[in-house]
Amino acid sequence: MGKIIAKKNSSKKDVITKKASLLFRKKGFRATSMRDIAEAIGVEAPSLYNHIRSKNEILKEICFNIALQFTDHLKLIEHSKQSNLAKIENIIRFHITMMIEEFENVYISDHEWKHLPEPFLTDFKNQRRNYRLHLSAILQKGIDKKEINDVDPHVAVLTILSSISGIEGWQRSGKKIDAKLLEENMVTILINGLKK
Amino acid sequence: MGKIIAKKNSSKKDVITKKASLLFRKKGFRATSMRDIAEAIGVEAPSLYNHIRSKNEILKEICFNIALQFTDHLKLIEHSKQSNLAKIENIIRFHITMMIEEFENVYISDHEWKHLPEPFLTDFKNQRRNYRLHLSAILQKGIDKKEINDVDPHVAVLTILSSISGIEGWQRSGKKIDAKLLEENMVTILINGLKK
DNA sequence: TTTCAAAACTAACACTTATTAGTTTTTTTA
DNA sequence: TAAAAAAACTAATAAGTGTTAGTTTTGAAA
Repeated sequence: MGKIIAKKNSSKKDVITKKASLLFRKKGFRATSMRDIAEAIGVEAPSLYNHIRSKNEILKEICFNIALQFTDHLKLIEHSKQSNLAKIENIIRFHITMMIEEFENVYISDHEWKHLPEPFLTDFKNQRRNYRLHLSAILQKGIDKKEINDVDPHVAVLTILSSISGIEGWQRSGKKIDAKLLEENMVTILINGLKK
Repeated sequence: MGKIIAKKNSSKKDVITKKASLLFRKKGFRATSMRDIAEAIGVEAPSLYNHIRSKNEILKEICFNIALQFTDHLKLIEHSKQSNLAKIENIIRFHITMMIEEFENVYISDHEWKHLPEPFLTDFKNQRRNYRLHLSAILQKGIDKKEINDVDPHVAVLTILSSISGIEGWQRSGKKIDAKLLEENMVTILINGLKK
């Protein structure tokens, strides 16, 4: 029928993961079949198994790869010397950038992680909780030092993260909003909302 | 095996819808089978069809019922005499209240609408776009009257709506945050972020 | 207590699912 | 060009899907 064509510096597995990523985002993980993915690539479904271990594995790798990028960045920021408010702004900007540059994968990591099989589901949820706790801690320090408005840091973290992860809407909404404008506006609203 | 027990002032259909709602939220629409719903109620799957027309119908009714509640409230606010900022605050509070009081249904309407069959999918998306356009218009008027900070209203709407719909995280996160505290903190962050 | 409709049941259908086995084709290596 | 490895194919499996048909049970009205 056909075959998988990989570009330079990318394996055939990458091609599959990328196409799967697109479909998982558009239709959802459970609503996307291996046949869907295969057809989109131009190949029969069983052929995919020469390159990947399972459908679940694709999801797992997408979610954990994204999680790693966020925790790596967080560690970098935590060890830097800036005000706590600046750290938060930095993290917000990173989230927005990731949302724009790795849209499909971030979206899946945000919306489809439920379908991870154990023990990965538990692992993922722990990483997520941990990430939020670290963010809360930065906010709390900022509040203590009167840099940041006295709000519940837990609520603030939820507000920040979910407002950013909701940028999904912008892709769909016809007139694509300019990335830089999006970033500056969101930072304005969120940082203004937080700072004293 | 068993039977569906309806409380006063609620039909057996309501019992099915409510249980389905819980499962759709927890596992996702596609990952929830009619047998799952039936088992949770204590009945065989085909018995459900004495009360509902299809699985899709359940989803449809959940989504459109929630959409109606939001558009009804919006109309009310639009015809009221308050500043545009006050209108926005009012709408934010309504969204938070809905999120708390109709959690499962709002969550599904936010996250599972993709799986609506046509022509409902198109209808739903149109309603959604329309709702956001009306919100944008209120924001724009507020900006013109210098009540509201000069941000892109489209971005502001996305930020507001997605930050609220992300409250989902709070239920899961062990220590349930007090509803009133949640509302006041979110309003503080968002309204502070918007106002001049 | 008989009647009748509502609501449960079992059995089954037609389809889709992820994945495996075994085979053939294609590409790379020697 | 011959041999080996990679990657495609077809066929099939076992499990799960929403839903229908036909039948029995249940509960209320007569």
